[in-house]
Amino acid sequence: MTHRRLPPSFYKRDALVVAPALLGQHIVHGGVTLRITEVEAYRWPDSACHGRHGRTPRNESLWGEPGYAYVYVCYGMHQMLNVVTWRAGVPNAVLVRACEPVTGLATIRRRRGGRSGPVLLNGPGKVGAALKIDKTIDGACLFDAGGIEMHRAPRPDAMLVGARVGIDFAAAGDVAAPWRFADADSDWVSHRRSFKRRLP
DNA sequence: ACAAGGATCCTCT
DNA sequence: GAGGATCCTTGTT
Repeated sequence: MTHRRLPPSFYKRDALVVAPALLGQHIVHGGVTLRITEVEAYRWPDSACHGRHGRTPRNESLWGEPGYAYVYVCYGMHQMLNVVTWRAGVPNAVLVRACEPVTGLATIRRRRGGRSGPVLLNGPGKVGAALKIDKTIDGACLFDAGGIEMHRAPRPDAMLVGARVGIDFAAAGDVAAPWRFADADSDWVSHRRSFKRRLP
């Protein structure tokens, strides 16, 4: 069903446009399917973006073509999945922060220590663990069949908007930027009370 | 070689 | 809400 996958054109937009558009879409990988419930945009200029110090082997895929994965290992143990957007040469990406399970719940629970409920998937490291993401996925194509796939699904009716999490090192204006988006009607969201606005 | 710093998670109050 | 765990990447001797 090729029409179910998000096409390359979906990713060729600013991360601030792609981020809210990713809410509700499905990630298919590692024998499970997850519905995206929370994301953050990282773009340029942005003192919180991993591209802020330039191009390095670690963040190379962040500078590449849109529609590919950028996987970052955080605190040496958490595998964080990003979707590269906009265009090559500009560090633009969307971090997947939280999801709901769609299929493979037993597998997800096993990879997450047998836990239950939103704690399974309400954090970027948790999403990476549930999907069995690692650095071998870094640079993987998201719009071709056979690897990690992104499938089109209905968007949420309402959205929460707020500041991004865990970027205290960044400039004040970037720390406050409302570049975090979540499904307003999902319980599978992290740091829910720190959101500021609800749209529409 | 070595030191330092994380886009976090978990386990407590 | 706060603090420790934990280990890979990077930049510097």
